[in-house]
Amino acid sequence: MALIDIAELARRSGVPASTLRFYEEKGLIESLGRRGLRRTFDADAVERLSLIALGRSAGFSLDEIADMLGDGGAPDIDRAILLTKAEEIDRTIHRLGALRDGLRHAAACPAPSHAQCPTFRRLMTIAAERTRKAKGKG
Amino acid sequence: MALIDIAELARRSGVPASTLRFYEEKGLIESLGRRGLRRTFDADAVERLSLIALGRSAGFSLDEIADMLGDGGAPDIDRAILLTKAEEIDRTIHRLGALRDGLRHAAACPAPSHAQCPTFRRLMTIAAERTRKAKGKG
DNA sequence: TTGCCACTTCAAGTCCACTTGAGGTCAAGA
DNA sequence: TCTTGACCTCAAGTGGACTTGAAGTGGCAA
Repeated sequence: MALIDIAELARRSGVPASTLRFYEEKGLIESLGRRGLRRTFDADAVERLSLIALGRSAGFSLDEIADMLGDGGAPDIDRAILLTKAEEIDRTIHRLGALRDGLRHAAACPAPSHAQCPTFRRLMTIAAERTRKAKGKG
Repeated sequence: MALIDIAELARRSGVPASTLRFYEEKGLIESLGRRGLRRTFDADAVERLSLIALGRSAGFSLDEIADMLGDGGAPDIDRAILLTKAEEIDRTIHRLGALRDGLRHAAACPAPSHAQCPTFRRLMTIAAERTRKAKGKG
């Protein structure tokens, strides 16, 4: 198990040290200890950070990502939560698919008004679906 | 050209009136006039709001969307940018698929450590594939 | 032993996208 | 005429995700 310090993790992951500290505070990543003052991390944290970035780019909040990834490496958390997240991701995938197709259509179609195009409108409607819009509590 | 007031637009679009005012201030939508105090909008504004939602879910900022949508109702976006964005979304979809499958696997697999599970590892590796992510300027 | 300096903590600041609150106004109905 | 109520303006507040700043600390080279 390779140990790396925060600077090295920042370098490898591209995530600023300040963000790594912030993520640790939020419980998204975990440092294994200190060497002097400095946090040390498992080199695998790089992978976890990629997952976090992925979740972010999919529109999940840090709290949601924390739920999905679980504490440490063992997701013994309620399997129902995992399945719920999987469902949400599935809907996101669907929405993103429509979005991607909509963008491609907009790029390809020379028509002055996409708003009139049934294909584009249908895709837009799917893409704009308000999936997990509830902010307060689910 | 059907005119509707802000309450009606809010109802049809699902976007709160406060947000509609905010969007108007930002130049994202335009009201055609007033009836008394009340803003009136073209009913087509609903479409435009869908486009705005579309852009938001694609990760564009409101300022970027304002630039893209211009004054008309149809997107006036650099096609190359659209295609690039579509590609990016496509990769995200691919990775999200792996993440979703990974979560489902984690929910189903009784193994004590998913980190050791080849299936899980393979999925997470796909999910964690990094996309070069520049922030700030596009 | 000293000095450097990247790290540390903690609080406050920033940016974005809204939302809320206070006080005001218009059109219509009692 | 007066009241009502949904809208109005403008300013300040909120929440998420970080970032920055000030002051402190420990390992390492000289």
